[in-house]
Amino acid sequence: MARTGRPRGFDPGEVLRSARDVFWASGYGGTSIQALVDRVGLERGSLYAAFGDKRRLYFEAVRLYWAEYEEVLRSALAQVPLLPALREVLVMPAQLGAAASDPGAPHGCMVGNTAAELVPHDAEATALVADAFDRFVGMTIEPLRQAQQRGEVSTASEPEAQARLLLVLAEGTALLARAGTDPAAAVAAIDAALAGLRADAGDR
Amino acid sequence: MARTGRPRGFDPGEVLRSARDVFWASGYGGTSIQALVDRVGLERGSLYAAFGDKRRLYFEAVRLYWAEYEEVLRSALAQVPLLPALREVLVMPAQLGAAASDPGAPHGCMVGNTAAELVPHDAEATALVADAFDRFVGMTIEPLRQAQQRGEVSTASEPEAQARLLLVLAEGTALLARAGTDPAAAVAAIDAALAGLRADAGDR
DNA sequence: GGACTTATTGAACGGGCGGTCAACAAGTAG
DNA sequence: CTACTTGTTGACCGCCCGTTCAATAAGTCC
Repeated sequence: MARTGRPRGFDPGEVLRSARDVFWASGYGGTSIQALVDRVGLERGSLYAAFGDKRRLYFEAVRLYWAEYEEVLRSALAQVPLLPALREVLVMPAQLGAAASDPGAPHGCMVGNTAAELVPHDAEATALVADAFDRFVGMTIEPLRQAQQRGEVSTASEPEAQARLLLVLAEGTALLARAGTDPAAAVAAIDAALAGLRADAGDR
Repeated sequence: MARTGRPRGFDPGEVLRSARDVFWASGYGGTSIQALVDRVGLERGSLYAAFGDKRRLYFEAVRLYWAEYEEVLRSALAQVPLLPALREVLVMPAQLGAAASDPGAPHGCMVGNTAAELVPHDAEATALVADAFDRFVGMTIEPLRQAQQRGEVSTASEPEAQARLLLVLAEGTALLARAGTDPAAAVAAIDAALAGLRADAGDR
């Protein structure tokens, strides 16, 4: 049975994606409700009716961001060889910043930005960030172990340490991309890191 | 000749350090003037008379932060062997977060936090961050080159790429420390990265 | 001492912020 | 049609923010 009442005049998913882009570019504190209203196509009242207050909308936007990021990461982790696929994922934020030349373009990793801006004084943000980072590491350990076994990745370190290293690289690269680092330089840094992860004659 | 007029009742350097700590813990947007007044020991008027407005005080605080960080980095870069000294620098933010258990404790790298919060929509912040990061890389290249020549560091990558990698590691680790990552896990990730930088039999 | 200069104080201000709500619109139910 | 439910609108509200300033304090200069 169809719901009674006046139907929605907008697609909530589309609005959430727009809100994510605004928050992504300007952060939580740097984004006013008015800025959201201007870019999202909804009046304030509708925004509040549909998504609750600013905090809830922000966290929802971050969750959407991270869900999409996990999707990209997951498909990379399924590939063989592993390191070239991971290279693509790590390099992504640098290229994203270069491609979008307008000043309001999204930059960096929303979860990392949230950590810098809202952690530790916001408990909900802290939990969200910790959960996201834990999931990154959890997803990455097993593929790394398998890559070690097949001789692609160095066995000089434990897979878990290497997984955490990949997270450090991902967040560090994203932050530098937001800061405007030259994409080519970022790629060179990533390649230097991956060269260190590769298995070679000195390994065993 | 001594200056005329009523003398200052406080030490500007000490006040600036206090302000840096507050901003470091809570960020720019998360810190209100009232919070500064409460923690710094100056009334609003004096704060404004001595340091200008909030933005100026913030940037001054970040510059102080970075100057001290550069000092630590510089002394590490002068040591032989290089990698153990760099390990100390990279690991520092993780231990800093663990040592200070109170919720208002400073976490992460102030420059990185500034990048996440104020870049790209604040031009002055953008310039400050870019300059700091460039200085990091500039300082680090030459010591890395020498460490390559003496056989300590792998020659698989250019010193500049390795320098940028170190910056990525420093900023990534600092961000994860702010997010509450277990210090031991952070250290393990750093060690995995440094293992990849070390020169070994497979190198030549 | 009086004139002058600089520092300190905290009340006051204007503005922009996040959030609300009463009136109205657009559907369904019977 | 009338009754009901849900969505939309934008004016409006109160608060807290960063900032200012007139009054006062505490020194130096001559």
